[in-house]
Amino acid sequence: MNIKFYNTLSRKKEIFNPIKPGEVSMYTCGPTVYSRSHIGNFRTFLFEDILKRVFLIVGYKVRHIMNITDVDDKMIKKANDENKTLTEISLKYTAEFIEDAAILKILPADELPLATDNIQEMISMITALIKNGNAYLTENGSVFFSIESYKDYGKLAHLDLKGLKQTDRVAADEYTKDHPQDFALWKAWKEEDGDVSWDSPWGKGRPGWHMECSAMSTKYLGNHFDIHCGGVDNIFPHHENEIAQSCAALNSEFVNLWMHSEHLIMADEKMSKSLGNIKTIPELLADGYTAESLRFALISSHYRSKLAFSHIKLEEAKKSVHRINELFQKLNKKVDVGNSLPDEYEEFIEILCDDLNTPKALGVLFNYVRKLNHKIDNDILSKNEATMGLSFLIKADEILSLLIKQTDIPDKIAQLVAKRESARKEKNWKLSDHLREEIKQKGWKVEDLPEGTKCYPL
RNA sequence: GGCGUCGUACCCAAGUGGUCUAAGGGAGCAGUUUGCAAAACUGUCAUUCAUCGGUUCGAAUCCGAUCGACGCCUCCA
Repeated sequence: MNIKFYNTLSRKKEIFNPIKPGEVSMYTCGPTVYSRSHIGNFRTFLFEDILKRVFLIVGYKVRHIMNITDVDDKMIKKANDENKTLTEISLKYTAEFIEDAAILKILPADELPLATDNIQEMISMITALIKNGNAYLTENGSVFFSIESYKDYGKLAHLDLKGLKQTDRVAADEYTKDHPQDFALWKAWKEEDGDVSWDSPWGKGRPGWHMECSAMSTKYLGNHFDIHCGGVDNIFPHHENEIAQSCAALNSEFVNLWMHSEHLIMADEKMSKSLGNIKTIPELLADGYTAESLRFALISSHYRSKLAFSHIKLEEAKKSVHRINELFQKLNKKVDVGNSLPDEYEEFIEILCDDLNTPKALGVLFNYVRKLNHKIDNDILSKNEATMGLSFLIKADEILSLLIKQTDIPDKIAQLVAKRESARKEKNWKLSDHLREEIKQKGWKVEDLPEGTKCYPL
């Protein structure tokens, strides 16, 4: 089966051809650990998770590296503001990131290298760039990349140097550079950097932002690897600069496939009332949404489209997730998992292999859900069909991860449910309704189904 | 100024030349079921794809114009 992805480099869908047959090397831009990652950051991380899971399910071996940016302007500012060390800030938010990613059932990367553990690698690369004539040292001890020395500069972002507008931000840059768009490889130490500095051939300082990804991606994956992902905002300048640096320093091909996910935007006023429009995973869990609902909401639109995030969207996601889980439980009671899968499974995978079309794949899944529900209700579902259905849901879940583990019902609740059952047998509706209300107060919901009473968390 | 994206039902969202009188989800409505509720199931819900032209035997899909929303052009996933 052909796997196709949209490549930012060519602005086209391309058939994926791994450098090494059967293996995928992917590097995904990780968080800058100066604050808790928000749901928008996680849209990108989840897109990457789905991508990785698709590779795994079709049989590729995946080597996945995600960096942790633990030194940059924002990190230093945060440390200064809170009167803490860079390491303290970094440890706290890295731990939170790992925790939140685990809640969202995002598969961990094989390595999570820290920028500050790879300073030497970055210095070597900068040295090579100076030697190759692609970088220059300024009087204050900073090193810049000369974009005029690299003819392909702008090929990812499709920027033409002649058409560039000198924005205020560029104009306001305090460094002295040959060309306004030249970017920092090494930043000379400044007073506000405090004790954040490393020794280098050019004196005390710290690496420019883009260096870490060039150094770490090639360190772990080799000079030439398959995929590099991130949010669209990384296309320029971050990834553009990475290409220039890496190709010029290593004199090698760099990345074959660049994939970028669009932004999530906050669509709902109520949601944006707090701190500058952001929501973190713990905040959303506190609002009563499950990891599965969050996953669903984030994959219910295509990764290259903007996603308007709102409470309505989450409520819809919650119901959709419930629908899938309903069928899963019904089938789970009837049969065990088998080896054969329905035709819909093939279709489901093919759609995902066409540039990760998660919304369309969910459509296939729901059509199948309706089909089986119909058969169940009319009592015409064969055992074989039930087995295949269960297998499909479980297999699809290796990518989607929307199935919810059955939670154990606490004894107290179970007692109330049993009490209500006996009341119902005696047709004591008043008591039974009262007990249902009491159970609801405790956060559980009871439903009287034809096959018996069911109880689950609200 | 340059580069680029998008506009599909009440909401979300696939589809990018014929299988589209447009998938799927949510909401609504009607029904089956039910002590009630809930859940589940069934039916219904865009002859139309921002607007106007053009190309074509054929367009939501290609081209042009217009209107509207938006992104990037140095540190933001």
